Amino acid sequence: MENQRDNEKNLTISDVAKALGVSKTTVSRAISGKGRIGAETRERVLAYIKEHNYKPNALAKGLAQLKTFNLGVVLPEDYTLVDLPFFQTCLMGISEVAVSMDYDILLTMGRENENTQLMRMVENHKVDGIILMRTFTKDQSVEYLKEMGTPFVTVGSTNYSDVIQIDNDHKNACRELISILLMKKMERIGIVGGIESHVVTQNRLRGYMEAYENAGITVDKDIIYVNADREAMIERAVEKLLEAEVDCIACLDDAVCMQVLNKLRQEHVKVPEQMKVASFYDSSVLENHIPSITSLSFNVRELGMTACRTLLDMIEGKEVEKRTLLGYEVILKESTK
Amino acid sequence: MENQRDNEKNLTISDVAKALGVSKTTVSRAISGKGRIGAETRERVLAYIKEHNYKPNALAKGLAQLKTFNLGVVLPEDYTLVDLPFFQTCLMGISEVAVSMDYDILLTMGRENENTQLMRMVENHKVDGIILMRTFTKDQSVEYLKEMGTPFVTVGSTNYSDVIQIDNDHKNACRELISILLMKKMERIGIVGGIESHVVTQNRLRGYMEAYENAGITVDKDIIYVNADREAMIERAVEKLLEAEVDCIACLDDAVCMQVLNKLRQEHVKVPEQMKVASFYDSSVLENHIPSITSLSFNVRELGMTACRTLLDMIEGKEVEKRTLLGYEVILKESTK
DNA sequence: CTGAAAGCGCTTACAG
DNA sequence: CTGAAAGCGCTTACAG
Repeated sequence: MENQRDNEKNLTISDVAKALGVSKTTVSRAISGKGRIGAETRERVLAYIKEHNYKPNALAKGLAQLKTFNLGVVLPEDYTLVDLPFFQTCLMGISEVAVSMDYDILLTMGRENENTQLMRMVENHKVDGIILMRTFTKDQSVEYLKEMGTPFVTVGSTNYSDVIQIDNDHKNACRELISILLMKKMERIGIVGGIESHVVTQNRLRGYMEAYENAGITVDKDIIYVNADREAMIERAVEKLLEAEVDCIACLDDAVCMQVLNKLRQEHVKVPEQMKVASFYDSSVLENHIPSITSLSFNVRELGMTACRTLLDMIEGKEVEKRTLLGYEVILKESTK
Repeated sequence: MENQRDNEKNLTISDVAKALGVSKTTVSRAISGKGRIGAETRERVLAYIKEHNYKPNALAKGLAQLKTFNLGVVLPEDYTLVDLPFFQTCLMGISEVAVSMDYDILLTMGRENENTQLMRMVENHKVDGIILMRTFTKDQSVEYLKEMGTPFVTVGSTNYSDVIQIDNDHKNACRELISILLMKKMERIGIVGGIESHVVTQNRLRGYMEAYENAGITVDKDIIYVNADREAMIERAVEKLLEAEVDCIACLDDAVCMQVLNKLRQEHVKVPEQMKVASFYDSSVLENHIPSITSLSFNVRELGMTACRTLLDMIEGKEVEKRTLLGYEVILKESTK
């Protein structure tokens, strides 16, 4: 036990150098692969460190290179249940790429207009770059990071200029979904949910508008209920939409969709016979719903991976795309039959 | 812009010392509060670093003290939707305490019998301690950390000796819930869900058994369906329980409970009129269910905070409790009326 | 109360 | 191809 500790925990590059009768420089080079070094010498070093399970101290390495090999991820701390799978899956994608490049994920929580944890992380020099998992129309975190010159990317779109962003193509996804519904003769498609200050909401609505425009149909703004995020507000919106005799209710996300479906059941309105329903986002919540719900599908893991890859490229000083849009699928199910 | 960078980003302790005409030692002492230093000198240093927004480099500080000021958190990467709020909330508790002590959270994913990310994190010296968010009866991560001598705590109980664990008191919570149901004349309480190899499942079942024992009623093992975690298995279990004419179905967790409720609805069995239902865990999923579901309630944020506080105490070499059990509440609702 | 110096464990010009 | 030395930005005995 003691023995093991001595062997495994306290081994430094100096120990290895001494044991092998070479310099620290040589050991360092053998490990990093940088700089000229004889093949035989390298083999000898690598064999030794493998046998004795030597692992470089990331802290010291970091200090010497003025890098931390940490990536900060800012997670919303006020997200709702149905958003969780998104963050979970995205985080897995991020983590996978990070680990493959020997980086780690430093996790931080943040709320709208509150970025003390982010500032702490940046100012303490604990990370080499940041992934913002959510952005707002006016976003303190984005402004702060721009001012500091810290490399960062956002998951999801933002209207700020010069911000590297990775997103699903929500606008076109919504446009395509709505276009299909319009083609199916649902001319009056009501909208419920979403928060107007979220850029994603704006993009979704833009897609909705474009679909109507392409179809040559005028949008009835009175059947759009954005900013309905509380249960009572959603119920009220559904009542109004029933009165307005819409053909279909499109929900901005699955949380809203669940509540819309509950309300419809309470009102004894049958889906899809008396009312069609669709969701602009697809999570496992609605996977097994009866009837199954028409929705959009995105590869969220890929989104996380791309975000992380892009950030790592930035950190290494490579040129990156200002905006990367990932694909989507429209999943037609029973709720719009 | 350039100016700002120079001022804010590259400022080191030497710069501060030079500007003030004192030694680095003095600056360091003023900041850390350790060692003797004149009140006036300290004020002068603090005023200067505040004005010029100097922030110590955590990497350098860490290297000098051989600490990282990072805590590793191992999150299951295969958790189901309903478990997510638990991890989210617990993580918030952990994060809150960590930040208050100037530590950060290094996030890592792990599966049963797979701890490569954990090993990487430990061997690269990236963390000062570890929080395991889930443990198994036979747990590679626990064994590895014990062998390495790395400070760690587990959220949730484990059967391993000498492991510091923080948990909700699932056994007594279940015992109390079942006892109440038994008192309400539900003598045949079926069980569905859970994975036998999870220690929490064992504790819950123990509570169930104790309640029966205390009531002087013999347990019918044929109405216990553990390891039913797939939908098909749960449905089958519910069918069997209906045949066995149980009074109540107790679900090991909310994921299972949702599916049990769905199945009962399909079978046109009314809750609570024809069948009572209870859940051994309480998440927001069932909060708005109709009828509302009797369940247990735990303070998960407090759980995370306690786990983190305990780990930090260990890192600082303080004595800690081997096992900390946090309270619970039994929430009686309509489903057992 | 204050400072010079050594040290934490790496990397990397520079010289040979 | 290899090594001595300086340096990354802190902390901390030790001496005064």
